[in-house]
Amino acid sequence: MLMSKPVQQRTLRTRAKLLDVAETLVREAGYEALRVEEVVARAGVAKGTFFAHFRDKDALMEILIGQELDALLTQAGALPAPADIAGICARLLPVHGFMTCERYVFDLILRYSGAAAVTEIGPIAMSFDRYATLVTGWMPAGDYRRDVDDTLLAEGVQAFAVQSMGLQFCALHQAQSFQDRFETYLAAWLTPAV
Amino acid sequence: MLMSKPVQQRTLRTRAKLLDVAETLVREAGYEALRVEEVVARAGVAKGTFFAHFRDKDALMEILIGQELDALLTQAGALPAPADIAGICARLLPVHGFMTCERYVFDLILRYSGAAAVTEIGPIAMSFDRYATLVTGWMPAGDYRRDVDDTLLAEGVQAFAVQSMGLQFCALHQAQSFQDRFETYLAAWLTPAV
DNA sequence: TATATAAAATGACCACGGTCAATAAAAAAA
DNA sequence: TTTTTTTATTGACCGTGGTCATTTTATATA
Repeated sequence: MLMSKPVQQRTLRTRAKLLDVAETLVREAGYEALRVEEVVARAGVAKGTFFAHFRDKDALMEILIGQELDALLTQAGALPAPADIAGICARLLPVHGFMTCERYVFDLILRYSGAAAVTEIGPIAMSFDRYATLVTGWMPAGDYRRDVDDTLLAEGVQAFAVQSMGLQFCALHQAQSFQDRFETYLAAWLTPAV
Repeated sequence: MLMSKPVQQRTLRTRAKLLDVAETLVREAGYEALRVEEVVARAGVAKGTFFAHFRDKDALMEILIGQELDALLTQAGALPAPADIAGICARLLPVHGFMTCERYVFDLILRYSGAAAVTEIGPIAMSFDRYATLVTGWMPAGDYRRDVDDTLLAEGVQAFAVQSMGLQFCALHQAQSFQDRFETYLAAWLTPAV
């Protein structure tokens, strides 16, 4: 059984303040430019306090990015399932757009998309799971292959999304746009014509 | 036209020494543990010298990892094309094994797998290209789908390899081994049975 | 209310990647 | 050879993430 140790009001206020400042700074200059020193300066606390609230800088980043992803996934899941591949691409566009808004963000998402340990599944790993679940739920709504199960199909969609996003940052492959590439992959993956 | 500016012997010696020391240190304690300060200390040069030879620490890392990948890809390409999916998995095993030998290595490879700019295609991006080309060449040798072209198939193989490797680091998905997962993906990708 | 105990905050300090004006060494020109 | 110019090296210094013994504040106890 877990004992919920008492949490002081002070703790909640400090943490909220830190998150609030961090969000503001990100809005002002993006994720990559965020500096822990500036967060604590604006929040009016000592640097050590920051690390008493967050394991490291990435942990804060994970929270900020995770909640953004979460909001976008909620939006994507709010409407009825898209009926075809173009619909899937369109529906996921905001999610992918955010994931690639900054090189830094994309790298961080990739790095934390897998949970490091069962006991500490971070916000980004959670979002990745939600992504897969969401897409799995869309599979029955379209005219796609039925020879493999929907979970596997969804994992494939995710893999191709990552591939497409990665190539978007690659100067060698910028002839094709992200949407085109993603749609081509999905057509081959979801509707093979053998 | 390019002018090949004269290079002093000294330069080559210093650079070789730095690379040599770095390789030794990696062999001793792995990639993640490598410290620039230790490289320069053992090489007997100043820290600034290091950065006169390599843009940053990652650039050195790219060289070290890139040449390893290159060697492994050469090996994988030396034999005749594998005839089936199990053969492909087996043949790529050493490559994937190296890519996942350290979390740090995997992350770095992902980060540099796309060339940042056309003019500076790093060793890792080169290796990724070689990987795709190699696999493309294997496609005609097996009984796989023919409805999409081999380049696309190879890109898919790569995407699924990355997906499988990523999940290997994820505590949530460690029930299935990398090889099993990869083979499942490839079966669904290369031999759809609609 | 005074005292003991636990939780939170502090800031000096460290590790380590990276910079740059100054210097030394090599190559080219006189 | 001596002088000039180019190239390579140096190491003090900086930015920034992260640590930890100490101090402050809040809560429980007498």
